[in-house]
Amino acid sequence: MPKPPAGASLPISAPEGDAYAQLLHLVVRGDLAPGTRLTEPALALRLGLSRTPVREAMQRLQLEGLLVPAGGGERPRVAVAPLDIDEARAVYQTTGLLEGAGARGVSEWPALRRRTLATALRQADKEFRDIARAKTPDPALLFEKHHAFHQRIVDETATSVSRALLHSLGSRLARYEWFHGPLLQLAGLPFAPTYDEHQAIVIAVRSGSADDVERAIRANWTNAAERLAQAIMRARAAIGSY
Amino acid sequence: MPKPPAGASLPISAPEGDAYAQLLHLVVRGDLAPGTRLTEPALALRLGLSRTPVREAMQRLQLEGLLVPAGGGERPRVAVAPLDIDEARAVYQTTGLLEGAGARGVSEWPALRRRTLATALRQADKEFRDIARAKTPDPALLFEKHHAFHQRIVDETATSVSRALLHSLGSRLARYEWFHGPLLQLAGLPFAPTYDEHQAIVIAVRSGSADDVERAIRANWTNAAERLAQAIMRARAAIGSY
DNA sequence: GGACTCCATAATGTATACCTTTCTACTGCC
DNA sequence: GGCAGTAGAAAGGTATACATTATGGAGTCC
Repeated sequence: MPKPPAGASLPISAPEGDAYAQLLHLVVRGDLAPGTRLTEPALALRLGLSRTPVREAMQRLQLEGLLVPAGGGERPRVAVAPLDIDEARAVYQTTGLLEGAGARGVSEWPALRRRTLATALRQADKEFRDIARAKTPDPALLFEKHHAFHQRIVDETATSVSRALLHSLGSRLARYEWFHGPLLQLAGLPFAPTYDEHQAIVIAVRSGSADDVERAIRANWTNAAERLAQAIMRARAAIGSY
Repeated sequence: MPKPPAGASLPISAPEGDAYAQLLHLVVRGDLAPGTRLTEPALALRLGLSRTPVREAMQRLQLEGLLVPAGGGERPRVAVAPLDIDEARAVYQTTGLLEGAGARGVSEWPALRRRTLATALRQADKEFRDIARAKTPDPALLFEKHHAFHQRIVDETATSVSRALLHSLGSRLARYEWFHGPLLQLAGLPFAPTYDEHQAIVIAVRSGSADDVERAIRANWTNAAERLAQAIMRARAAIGSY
């Protein structure tokens, strides 16, 4: 029984009038730099809304960790959360933990259904590769196609409980993922390891071994975190500061 | 480096004027029955606040899964989420997953620090037993002491990322945990297995084996879910309906 | 008798007004 | 010239007013 697609709602688009989506978009894409102080009136003005919906969006993003309390005051002033390699590792690791644990469930599926999912994942990965192969891949498309691959797994295997957690984590994840592809390119690092790991996931899903599926997914996310960390280091060295 | 205690903030108390805490309290303790339709004006009246803070609390509790959209309409009406054994299993399972994964970190601690945590946990468990041993344990105290045991683990071992997720999950968990002790009593089931599993956790922490610690914690939560499910079944049979 | 439609009611989403608190900047004093 | 105290500005928390939309019921038509 495939769960409903659940409408990705990731910051590909930012519908005007949806304060949360717009603000998420601004933070994920870096239009609001880490450390930037945000005030409700200023943001309301910028988004063309009143304080009420903007305030709600800010509170939600604070729960999701994209905004953090700033300044020593009692009343919380808020700022865009800093980017932090250790936090990125924790986010990737935890994503792998949740996604992997849910995906163990494929071992109880009939082989046909596993085959169908494996095929869909292979197709999703192909679309990802097609974008990544380009000389200068469109960051938004790259992000979207990679996200689609994993989202497919989540949609089909996660419980509503872990899906909710993954969605919440997804905001932070998206923030790091947004820079992931471009940083790899900048650092001259290849996409090939990702292809291989995605293929391992596909094969494991088809085989139906719970341990293999979980291992493959967790490895993918753990390694992705290390690749990102490495890319950041190299880019730092190449550019000078970060 | 022990993380800051982070102030439990669980529904032991419900400070007047804090809409979120009050509403959480009402839902967790069952003062608002599952399925109850909630409207902002009515709740605002009941809590003695205006719609604004009440609305924010409702939105947060909806993200945490304690309130759910109700009615087919476009504009979401909201109701208290139903209690569901399968959801409970998922909540307990996921809690064990996150808490267990974080606690693996004790394997890299110096032995002294592990000893200190083990001692603190043993003490926390003792306080829990002291309450549970009573003829008719105070549900609030029972809840609080059990929560304190696990919270100690989380505070000392979880990353900020998983801590945030556990906190969000904690609302749903608290809702089932609130009935857990009383239901065991009602069903005539013993607390002894919990004592044993807590002791296993303490021993594993002291020993410092990452696998043992994770296994012990996950087993505790998985078994707790089964005990709760069993207690519900028996109570159903005893009382007639649920 | 049942189903459909229309209207009144009430709830949500948004905007704005008010109050309290905090930060800042200016001024005066040491 | 520097520091401290104070006054003004501005931001967050709350309350309320306004606009829009769904809901539920009553009445009518088939």
